Amino acid sequence: MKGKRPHLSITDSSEEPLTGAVEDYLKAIYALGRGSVSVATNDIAQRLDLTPASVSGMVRRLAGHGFLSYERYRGVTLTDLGRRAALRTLRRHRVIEAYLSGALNYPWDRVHAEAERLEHAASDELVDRMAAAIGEPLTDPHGAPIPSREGDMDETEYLSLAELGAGYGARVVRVSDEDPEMLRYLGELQIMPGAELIVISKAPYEGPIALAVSGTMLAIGPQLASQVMVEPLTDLEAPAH
Amino acid sequence: MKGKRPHLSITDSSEEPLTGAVEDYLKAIYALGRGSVSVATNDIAQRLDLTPASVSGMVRRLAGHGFLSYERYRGVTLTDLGRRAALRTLRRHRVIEAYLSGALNYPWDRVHAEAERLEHAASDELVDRMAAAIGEPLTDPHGAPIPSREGDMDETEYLSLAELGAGYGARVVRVSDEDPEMLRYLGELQIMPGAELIVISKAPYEGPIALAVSGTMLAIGPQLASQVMVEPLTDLEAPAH
DNA sequence: AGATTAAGTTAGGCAACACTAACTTAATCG
DNA sequence: CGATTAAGTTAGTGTTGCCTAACTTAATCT
Ligand SMILES: [Mn+2]
Ligand SMILES: [Mn+2]
Ligand SMILES: [Mn+2]
Ligand SMILES: [Mn+2]
Repeated sequence: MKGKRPHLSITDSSEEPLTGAVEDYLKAIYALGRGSVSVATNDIAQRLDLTPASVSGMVRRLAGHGFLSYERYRGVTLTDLGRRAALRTLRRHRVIEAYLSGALNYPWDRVHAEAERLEHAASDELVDRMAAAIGEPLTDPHGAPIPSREGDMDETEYLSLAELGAGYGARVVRVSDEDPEMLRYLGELQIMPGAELIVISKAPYEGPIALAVSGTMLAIGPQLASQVMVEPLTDLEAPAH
Repeated sequence: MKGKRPHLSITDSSEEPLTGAVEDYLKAIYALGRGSVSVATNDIAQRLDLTPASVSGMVRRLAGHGFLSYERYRGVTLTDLGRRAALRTLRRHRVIEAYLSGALNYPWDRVHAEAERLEHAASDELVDRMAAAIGEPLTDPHGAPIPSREGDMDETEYLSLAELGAGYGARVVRVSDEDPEMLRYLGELQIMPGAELIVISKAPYEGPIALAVSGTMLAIGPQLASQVMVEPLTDLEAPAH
């Protein structure tokens, strides 16, 4: 599913700026509901590390401002206005991540925390300059797609590495950001967007998954594997035996 | 006058982060009192575009946190703690300005507004990376000195162009930022840090000041000239006649 | 259906920051 | 010295955004 309103830029809204808290709420709701599904109070609270009571209050205010529709006890859905605001913040976040990584050599496990704050302070002009300076990238350092200025975003769903059968080859397209420790570990293993790998074997009962990553053999748990999104490689599709 | 505590970095304070409002107050008080002189409530209010009542309230809180000493009706003086916090924000601000200008080609009349927000969101690591990326500059794009990580800053006082006598040559060291319109005009005239000029004549009664700037003749008013800080050039010191 | 539980909401509070209106203090001037 | 004025403060209010404690609603299970 693609974004709407192809001719109305998400960066030219002449309204007063939103607060950082509001932007983070909208971003969280977008992430949880992929922009259209109804989202539960508790899930928002967990994602933002707030109490459900706080979310109840904020959600009422956001509905009042037209960012979402809200029926008590029934969860929350972004309106078009809310969706555009969420995508604008998401674009900022990911452009900033990509810039920090590409232009300032920022390690990929720390760009998220930095972008989480800068996304609320950077002007549209700055974000555009950053994007231009690194060649208008289509994804952030973790492989997440960057929404266009117009609010369109590639929402292709990928398979997780945990779902890939033994014998299959795949290219890593995206890993979950947010957990720096995990990112550092994945980095050590060379499991990052663009890397190609082959699933050698999968032990049963949630057992380790053996992989070949750029020539090296290694094994990871299924929990970690579920955080790695991959695209199967057609020319390696046949199980090795 | 130089900063103090040469061995205690201003960027390694492990305390909880200050709010943007607090950082802006401390920066304003530092700018108005050059870090040591007592500063008036009304002046802070004017500089931050707030009412004096708001400043009275905030100033009491800041004193409570040990950032300044305060006696009712008597103005305010930064403590060492407050001065260090101010210098840290000032360093961030100016490094960000220099980076935007040097690395992203940001026009010099807009870096100030952008830095005014980013200074509260950028981490120390980011500021350090920015400074390193552009070669650890000593001044921002307007010629203002950048405090060191340790909190030392060059506080040399310069002559303003309005005070320079006819016939003298000088190098521009610094211009006032904050007014984008003025900066754009000065830029057109090539009056910017590093530029060399000669005062051809000064009309009496606040009249126009005729200048030669890199070969071009032009005239500016004394009000504008007072915003341009210069360093007289010894080899052009003798009045032209 | 009735009881239990999970999810969500309300009530009441608090800290940060801003405002206006009204008052107080200090400085100045005749 | 006393009056005027400028500077500064207090009182009271509003918004944002968070919390805990207590309650209500909806979903589930026997
Ligand atoms: Mn954020
Ligand atoms: Mn990311
Ligand atoms: Mn600021
Ligand atoms: Mn500047």
